[in-house]
Amino acid sequence: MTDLNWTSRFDGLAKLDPKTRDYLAANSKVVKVPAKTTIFGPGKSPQNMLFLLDGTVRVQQSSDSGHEIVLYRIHAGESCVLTTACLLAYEDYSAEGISETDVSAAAIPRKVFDELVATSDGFRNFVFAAFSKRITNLFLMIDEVAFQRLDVRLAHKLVELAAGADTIAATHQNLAAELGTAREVISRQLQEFQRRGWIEQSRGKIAILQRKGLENLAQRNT
Amino acid sequence: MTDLNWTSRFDGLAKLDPKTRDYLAANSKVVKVPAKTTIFGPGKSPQNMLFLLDGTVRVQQSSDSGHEIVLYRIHAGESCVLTTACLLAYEDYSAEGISETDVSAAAIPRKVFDELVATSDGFRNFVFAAFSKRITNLFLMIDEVAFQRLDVRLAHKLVELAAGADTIAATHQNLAAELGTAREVISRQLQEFQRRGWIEQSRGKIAILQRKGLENLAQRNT
DNA sequence: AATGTTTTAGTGACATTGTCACCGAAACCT
DNA sequence: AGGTTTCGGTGACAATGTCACTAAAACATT
Repeated sequence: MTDLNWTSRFDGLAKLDPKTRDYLAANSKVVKVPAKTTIFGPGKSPQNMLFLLDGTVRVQQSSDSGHEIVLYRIHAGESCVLTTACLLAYEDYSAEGISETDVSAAAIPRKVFDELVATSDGFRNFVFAAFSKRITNLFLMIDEVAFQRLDVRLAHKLVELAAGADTIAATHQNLAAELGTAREVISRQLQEFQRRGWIEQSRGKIAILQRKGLENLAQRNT
Repeated sequence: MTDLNWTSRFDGLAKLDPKTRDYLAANSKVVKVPAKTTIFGPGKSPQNMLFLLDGTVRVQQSSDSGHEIVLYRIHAGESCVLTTACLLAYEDYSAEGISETDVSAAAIPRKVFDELVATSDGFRNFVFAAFSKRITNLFLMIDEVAFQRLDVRLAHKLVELAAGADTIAATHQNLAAELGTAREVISRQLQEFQRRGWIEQSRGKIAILQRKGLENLAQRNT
């Protein structure tokens, strides 16, 4: 059965010895969450560590002043370090996690998590690697927010959100929250991109006409 | 001997059972590093996990474009999650750690670290709490960089750097790197602070005349 | 279909912050 | 004393953020 349990979908877990994987599968529960649900957030800490099987979760921060910024996304095949951190927990987070699509995830109770970290080298490495990766990522994000030009960041984000498709469903306000800026700024930049023939806008939707144009701009780091 | 070994200086470690603490003390080595040494950085990963006994370490990021920003500081009594992460390691970091003062630290080899994480609940909690705290902190920093006004951030930083004293030894360039902005911007803000009678400037040094003024500004978050 | 409401986007004026190209003063070094 | 480096000041301008307001599109209701 080992090859069929959910652990096979995680790069870092598939390498574990079969006994550990079976234990993990036996002591976890697959939960399903509809889209647009707040999975964790200020005052709502999760009771389990989550491994995402399907869908994506957006982790964002909303400050008191009404400003929003998307910190990162968790995709299928990744674990949520923040739920881990909450479990073990230092303090409340200002960030919240929201399902962007219908989501299914394997939930591991704290006790099982503790046991595995203690007994399985592979599992421990998986957990630390996830933390490590997240921190690296946040470092890069700080650099980007502090130093990258907005047109470059927006071009990058458009290519990323498109994910190969040729249209993006997002309002200017949505994009502003992705980058931590103001709607007006996004509107102006998108107009410029449109003027250059890279995109075409319609309400709540952006069509990509020349991906190359966006990609070239996104690759700049001056 | 337990009460005299270095673990007593760490809140999270002092609670461990004596056996674990003795083991930790017996299998670690106290290292000393002079000020202004790069402890870790791109291409220089540490071989041990570090617990800081004395001094402070500044962790900063230098992008290719010549921009710098200070991410955080590690003080005596704290562990360095980044060395931990390097050990267990996901990838190379773009950040570097530099001793600001002469530093002494307890170095724990990877093998001992692994053993303790596996066998000691308390040690494991300590490690995860450190990761967790760091991530929370980075979230706040992203929010600050993205949304806080620069005068507020600078006032806050001045109060922080003063640490109760009435003068700060720092060039405008240093302060710019703290906040991830440009020297000219700092110069202008400091002039404004001086005009208001809050500080007095001299080359490489800032005297705080009215801490209250700075504190009031720093507490704003609109 | 006509009407009112909400959401989304566009606009101009202005404030703040970042960038560039300079300059001059202070500290440092023989 | 003279040369060099570091530090800080300045003005012009560009990029981004904020505010107040408008208009169009989508939606809901009758």
